[in-house]
Amino acid sequence: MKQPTYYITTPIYYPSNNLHIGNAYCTVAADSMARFQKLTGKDVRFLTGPDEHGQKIERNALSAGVTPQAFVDKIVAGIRDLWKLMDIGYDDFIRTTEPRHEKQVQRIFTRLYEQGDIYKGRYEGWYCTPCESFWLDRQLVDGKCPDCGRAVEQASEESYFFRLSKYADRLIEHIRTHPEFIQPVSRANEMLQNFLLPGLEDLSVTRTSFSWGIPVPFDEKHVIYVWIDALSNYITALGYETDDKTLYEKYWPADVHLVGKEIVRFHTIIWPIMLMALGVPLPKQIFGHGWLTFDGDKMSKSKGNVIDPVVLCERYGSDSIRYFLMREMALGSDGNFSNEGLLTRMNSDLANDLGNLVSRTVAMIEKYFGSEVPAPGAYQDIDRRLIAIAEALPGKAAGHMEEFRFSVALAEIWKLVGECNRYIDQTKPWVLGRAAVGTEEHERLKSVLYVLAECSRIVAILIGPVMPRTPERIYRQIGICEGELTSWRSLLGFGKLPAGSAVQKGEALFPRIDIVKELEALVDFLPQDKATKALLEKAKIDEKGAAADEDGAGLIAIDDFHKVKLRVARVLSAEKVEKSDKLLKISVTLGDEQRTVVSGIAQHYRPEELPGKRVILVANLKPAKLRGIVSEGMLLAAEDEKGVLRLVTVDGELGDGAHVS
RNA sequence: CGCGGGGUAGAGCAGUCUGGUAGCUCGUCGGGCUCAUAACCCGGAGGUCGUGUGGUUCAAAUCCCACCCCCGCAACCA
Repeated sequence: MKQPTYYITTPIYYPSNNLHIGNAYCTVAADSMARFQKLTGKDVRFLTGPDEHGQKIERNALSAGVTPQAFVDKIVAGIRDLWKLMDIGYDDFIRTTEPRHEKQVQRIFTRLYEQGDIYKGRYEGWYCTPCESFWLDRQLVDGKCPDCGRAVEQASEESYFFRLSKYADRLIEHIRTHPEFIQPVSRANEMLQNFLLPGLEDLSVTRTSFSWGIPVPFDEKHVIYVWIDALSNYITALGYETDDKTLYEKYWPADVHLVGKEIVRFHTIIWPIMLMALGVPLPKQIFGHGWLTFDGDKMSKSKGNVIDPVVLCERYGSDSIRYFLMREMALGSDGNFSNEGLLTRMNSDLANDLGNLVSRTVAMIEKYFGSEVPAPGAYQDIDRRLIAIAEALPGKAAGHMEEFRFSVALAEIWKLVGECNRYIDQTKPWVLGRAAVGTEEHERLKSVLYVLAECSRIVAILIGPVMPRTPERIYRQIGICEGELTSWRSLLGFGKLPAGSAVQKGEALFPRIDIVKELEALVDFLPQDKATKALLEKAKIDEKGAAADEDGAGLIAIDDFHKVKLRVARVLSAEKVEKSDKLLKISVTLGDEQRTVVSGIAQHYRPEELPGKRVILVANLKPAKLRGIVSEGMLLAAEDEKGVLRLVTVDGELGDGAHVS
């Protein structure tokens, strides 16, 4: 019988910068799926790589003073290192600058042109001269260039267009008759509603405004734009239309293209239409995964909250990071990444639950049976209950894995871990261990410890796709080697672990982490990490708070006071805020900067008596809008029981902006 | 009325398609155990499921309607 194949791809990432945890997330998911399919017997091909052309890279290279090729070479080397660090076991790594890709893309382009699906036309739009970029009406920000904010002018450039509309009906039909084609299904609705049903415009597929790309073979002033270049990688990597079609014939159509939700559109509209035009079968599925947010915010370089996967993997090991990424959020929807969440999972799931289970199991086998896995006796109800769970687990977990529900699969596996820990409590092996050899208790102990060791083996095999390194460490502890005993088939039927295996207690699988200390250390690595900082502040305040409570309620620590930045401000001018009885709009100077403050003192001060006064400003108060005016701070004032209010001022002369402490 | 996603216990989420006692993890409080990585096990507290004393229904987190708030997308940021 022919071995079934499984072809899975990630997007090809854009190497204009180093990759971040979001790219890693997608790739880990693809790798976990590839490993799972291999484990269950498929002939798997897993493709990833970078998309190296385009204007942005051309520019970044220019400003770095190197050639585009040298620029991407460097970043791509970093990507390969990262995947190595994260145990990404891809079978092929395609670069769009490789001849095997460029040559085929040119052939694809020529063919589409020759059969009339690509035609030459003009691209109308707004042109930003400094940026050398075309923009469409809807892309402009306030009528200005979205990149640089400068004025744009109407212009047109020659371009080749791809007739998307010609195939739209066929694609709509395909999506409707293949509900599994776009996953999650909500994305299919989005594509239909948003783009397909309103009607597709023909797509501009070449550029003349930059040259870092694959030239149009019959018109060298044009380069092929991202669509045809990048998307083709999924087939050029298989040797599509080359002399050696072995891989293509074996693996195409792809089982799944795993992509981020923002590029679902290109993969479910442009790519299938390209394939239809080429007469190539469509991939079976496009799976659009969600995004990792940080502290609820989208990660982006401008926000400075990008998480570097290298730092995390080096510090905690890639298995922990991979586990967290796959366990914490559902792949289809957005998920929140937080250092606290990561460390909590590592401690509770990995160290406390799994690591400790293996540790206590192995320790007891060492102690009571001279490090040899005992042969079980007759099972009792409590054993059979646990065994039933363990036997049902592989099927359950596999069902979830197949559907990319990694987090559910892992939760399911951890249920068995939890049951094992409970089983230990219920069977009390340490009590059984006090009985003499040959007694009934001693025989029970054999069964209990055997069941636990066997469950450890089962768990180790099942976590392998997500955590490729940990199984081996567990095998060593329970005294087995990779091979038949660690295969998927060995999960059928409980009790494959041979009695007599020599257990060996190694170091802790996952050492416990001091979360507060660790978060503190992480701040050094990720200085922008606001959430962590906030958490630390909170932890510190809690500690201080506890101390303060002993001395008397309501006291604050000096640190709390230091959070309020007070500065001396000189009033420049003041005016009444329209339609307001109490508010004055006051301009103050801090020496190095001016601020506008809206203050509720109009019933106590006339505007003309304020200029020249030196008052105290809360300088780091979050700005707030009052009556439509942004107030950038707060002036300190005191009020007595009669309601008389006076501003706090400084005793004597002092420079503008002086700090109060 | 541009499109999509979201609003469920202190935090992070599942449940919504296929209406029927509101669930998981962490945290918190109390208890147990001592094999184990101060880990593990048991129990408790904590939610008017964004709002509308809206509609449908015997029954609504779930279906329908209106509104509010948050996030993202709007032709290459995964």
